[in-house]
Amino acid sequence: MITDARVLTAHFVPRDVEHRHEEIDRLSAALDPLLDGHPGENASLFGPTGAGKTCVARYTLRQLRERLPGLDAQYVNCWRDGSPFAVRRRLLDAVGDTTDVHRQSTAIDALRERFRAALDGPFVAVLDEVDQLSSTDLLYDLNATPEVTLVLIANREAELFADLDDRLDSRLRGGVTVHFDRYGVEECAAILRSRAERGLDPGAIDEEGLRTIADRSGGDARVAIDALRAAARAAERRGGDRITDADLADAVPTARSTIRERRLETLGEHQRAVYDAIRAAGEIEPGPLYEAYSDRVDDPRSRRMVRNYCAKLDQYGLIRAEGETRDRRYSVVEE
DNA sequence: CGTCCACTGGAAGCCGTGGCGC
DNA sequence: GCGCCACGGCTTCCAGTGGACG
Repeated sequence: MITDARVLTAHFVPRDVEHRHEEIDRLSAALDPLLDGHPGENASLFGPTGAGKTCVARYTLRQLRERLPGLDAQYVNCWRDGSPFAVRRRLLDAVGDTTDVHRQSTAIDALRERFRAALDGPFVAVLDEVDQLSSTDLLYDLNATPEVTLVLIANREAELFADLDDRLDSRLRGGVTVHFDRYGVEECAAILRSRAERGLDPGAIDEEGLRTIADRSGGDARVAIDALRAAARAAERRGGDRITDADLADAVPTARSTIRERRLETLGEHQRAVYDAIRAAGEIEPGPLYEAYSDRVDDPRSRRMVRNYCAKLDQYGLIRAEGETRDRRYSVVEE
């Protein structure tokens, strides 16, 4: 039934991006000056997960490079490569030789200098999940490099700009800002339809099935695409040649829990103990949480570290932190 | 009202690790 | 083999915030 599993992953960038033409146009307009050899305008893309930000950025960049094959550009996911060193190395990758850049023995300034020296024209740096960057110095530096056009992607605008000082702030705000909303059911169904056409046998899923998944995914295209794949797998396991209501029943929960499981697996022992302690309690305040966590591990980390863990779990969407100071409470996010 | 207290999150500094050049 | 360098993970310290309480 599945003819091309690659298409059924959220990270696949399709030939045509559904329902994001306006966003693509606005980002393209920012980058258009590059076609004449000038730097583009900086751009920022904001919106919830699964709203198509990364897809639009990658798609637009691909289009641009088809028209301008010599353009130097790099996409960096700051969640995976979050240190300034890692980002700089990835950027240098695009324009220079990094075979002699070994893990940690090359001074970070040297990377910057080599990057600058290797630039011989406009450069587009797409920084995805840029709010995960451990230091904003890098943004100032790239911003001050005339050849570099920045495309920044983040969930929430306020949180990204909160850390930036006025100079960078105003230059980024002065650039193009594109807001992404969650997809509606129709839009999400259209995305699934085109994925199904390319990744599944014809007739493997009907219109109603697509809408069911779209509706249950709450406008998150990533969940929806994962759910389509899960439903197709369920049908395959059954030996069926088309997706039925029974295959759809658990598709979205399965997709969500797969996404969550994947994230849980990346946690270390102590982070996991904090998560388990919160899960066991249902809802818990910071004091009791630290006690509960301490009981679960042999060599507990400091309270400060537990706060860092909680911040990370919150960013992962695994727990929710409510309340500000005295009335802070943590709870797990259920599927 | 002022004081105390619990908690947050930024900053600074420590340390073990690992690859490199000498 | 040794010192260097940057890293990530960690602790300690601290200013700020806001509810509780005398």
